[in-house]
Amino acid sequence: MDNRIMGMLLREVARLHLQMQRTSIACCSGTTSTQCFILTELGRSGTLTLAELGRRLGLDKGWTSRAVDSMARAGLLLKSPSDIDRRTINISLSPAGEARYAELNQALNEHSGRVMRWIPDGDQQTVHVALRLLSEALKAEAASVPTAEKQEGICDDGIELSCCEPC
Amino acid sequence: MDNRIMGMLLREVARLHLQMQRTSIACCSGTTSTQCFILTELGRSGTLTLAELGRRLGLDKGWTSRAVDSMARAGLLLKSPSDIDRRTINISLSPAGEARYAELNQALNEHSGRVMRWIPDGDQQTVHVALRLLSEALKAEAASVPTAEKQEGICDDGIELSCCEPC
DNA sequence: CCTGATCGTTGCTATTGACAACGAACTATC
DNA sequence: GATAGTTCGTTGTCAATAGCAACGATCAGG
Repeated sequence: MDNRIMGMLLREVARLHLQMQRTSIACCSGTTSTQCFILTELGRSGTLTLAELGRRLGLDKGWTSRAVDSMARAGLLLKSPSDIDRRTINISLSPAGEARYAELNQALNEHSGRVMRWIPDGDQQTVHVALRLLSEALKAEAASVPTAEKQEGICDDGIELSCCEPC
Repeated sequence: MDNRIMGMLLREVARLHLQMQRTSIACCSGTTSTQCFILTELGRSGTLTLAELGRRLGLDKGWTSRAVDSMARAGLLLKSPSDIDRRTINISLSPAGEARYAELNQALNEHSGRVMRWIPDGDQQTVHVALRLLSEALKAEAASVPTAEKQEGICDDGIELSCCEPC
């Protein structure tokens, strides 16, 4: 399969989706896109520690701390210190956060429903399978490049990163 | 097909891809992700006017103006006033911009190539078809909601937007 | 007890992006 | 061809997004 076409398609889909999602969630409730990510991650995974949340979203811990803090002040999240490790804080959805999460999920699902309406019924199964494959592939690839910093172009599996001739 | 699963998958794929793309292009050349979008759009479409570029990327014209301006100062883009409409400015890639575009494309293609390696050969065609379908669907959906502002929930085609009960 | 690592917070900075206002230029209508 | 409305690009302002460095508190392992 040709990398160029595949890459362009993947980029285009990601860009278009992000763009529409932004308007889609901006429209409903005052939720910004980062808040959206945090809510959906917590909604899916339940209680998380701050560092873990940041890692899952691929965000800096400082930024995550501030974002969580502002959402906690807005009453959407609960921060409670952990008993077993007093460095960490358990972050979970408050009832208001749960409500916002449900609301958000509905808006996003309606959005993807509208997009899906443009795809013929017979092809929807194809898209479903493909998205699942892509999701797995992206996660696998992300996991295989854990912290490339010190490894000079070779990751765990010996797949070379080919990342940067010194431009 | 179930909207919930589809929506979650689509969101996850978009989020993961964006995240990895950010690191992928940050690594090679000092190109930021907006610059990346501008370069790839111009590389694909050739000369564009500023307003058209902004519309294609879904970005505010003010922000687009500034981004283009900084890239022009960096020598990546050329701005030349149009003859037929003296309000507009034609924006195109400079030779340096072309080079950066090629370089960028290669990095992005290598990235998607690495992702694709996690998908069995037999399924790659499926993914390819699905991405094409999704891309078309997203564009169609985006086009069908041109400027919903004044239309109160009904778009051109009579598809209701269902956007926002007053949360 | 000491060393190193991790966790969450905070200060600082840069990027990204929306919105509004503006003057210049175009278009259509009378 | 004067006028009103529209579009175009620029600029100012503001908020959201995000990374980095430093810090004190806490933990884990010798």
